[in-house]
Amino acid sequence: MEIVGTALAEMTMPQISPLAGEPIERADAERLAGVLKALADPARLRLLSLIQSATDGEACVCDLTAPLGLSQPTVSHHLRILTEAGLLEREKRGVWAYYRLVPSAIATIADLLTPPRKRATKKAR
Amino acid sequence: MEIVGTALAEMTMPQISPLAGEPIERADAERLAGVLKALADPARLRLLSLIQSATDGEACVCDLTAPLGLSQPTVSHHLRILTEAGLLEREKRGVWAYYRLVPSAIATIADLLTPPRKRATKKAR
DNA sequence: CAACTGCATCGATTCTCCTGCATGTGCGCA
DNA sequence: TGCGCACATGCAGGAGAATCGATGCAGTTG
Repeated sequence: MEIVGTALAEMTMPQISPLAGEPIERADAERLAGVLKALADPARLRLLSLIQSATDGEACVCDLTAPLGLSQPTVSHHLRILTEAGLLEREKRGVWAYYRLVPSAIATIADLLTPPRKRATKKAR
Repeated sequence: MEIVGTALAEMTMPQISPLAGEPIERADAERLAGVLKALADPARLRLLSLIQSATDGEACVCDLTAPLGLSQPTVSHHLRILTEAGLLEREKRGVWAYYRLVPSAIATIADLLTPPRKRATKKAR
């Protein structure tokens, strides 16, 4: 799953939602599935949660290995996946790499998954 | 991933969100990841989209194989996963099995992923 | 009852992904 | 300049998942 990258941005614009009116295209489904796949892992969900709840909303790898109970390479690997999916951003300061949430990223996914509230987009029957 | 089942309901009550204040527990992360994993597949996203846009909001397997380009056993398999995750419900009428969206299911996931809007649950710094 | 249809399940194959160990890279410090 | 630390990457093993063909099962129809 390397197709991701700017996948979030591409989906945001035309507001491709699996719950809108028309069935989504295969390509859109794969893009959205790619981002969701980055989310669909216990370790990565906990990483997001840990980073979000950390002081200043950022954390470096060394702060995250212990609470997760995973090795440092594994944590780096998960952070990489989250970053490539557009959910995290990385900033290197000195020897440390600080990760923080991309504010609107997860909200965008949540919007895509939110059913249209009485928006009469239903297919005519 | 068979732990799912009523996973959605269990998460709904205490409003376990990876974006709330405290870091989420391992068990909660696994439950949420389980449901997200059911969503994180192009074929299943398209299934949800097809069913939602179908007449009366329901569809049987034979209506779904062709648009997806997958074999009937594969489609049944995906529908099973979505149903076990609590995203679809199945009703058998005659020879056909009709699937429809569980109304609040995806909305619940969207809520869990929606960051708290200025809810001051942030950890004191 | 027999044949058919729609769907679920089984078994097997292939592919992806999670994880850790070993190693490489860049930065800071003595 | 050489050493150490924080992190990333490469490699490999093992588990899980996607897919399909073959088969089983229930309801319908002749």
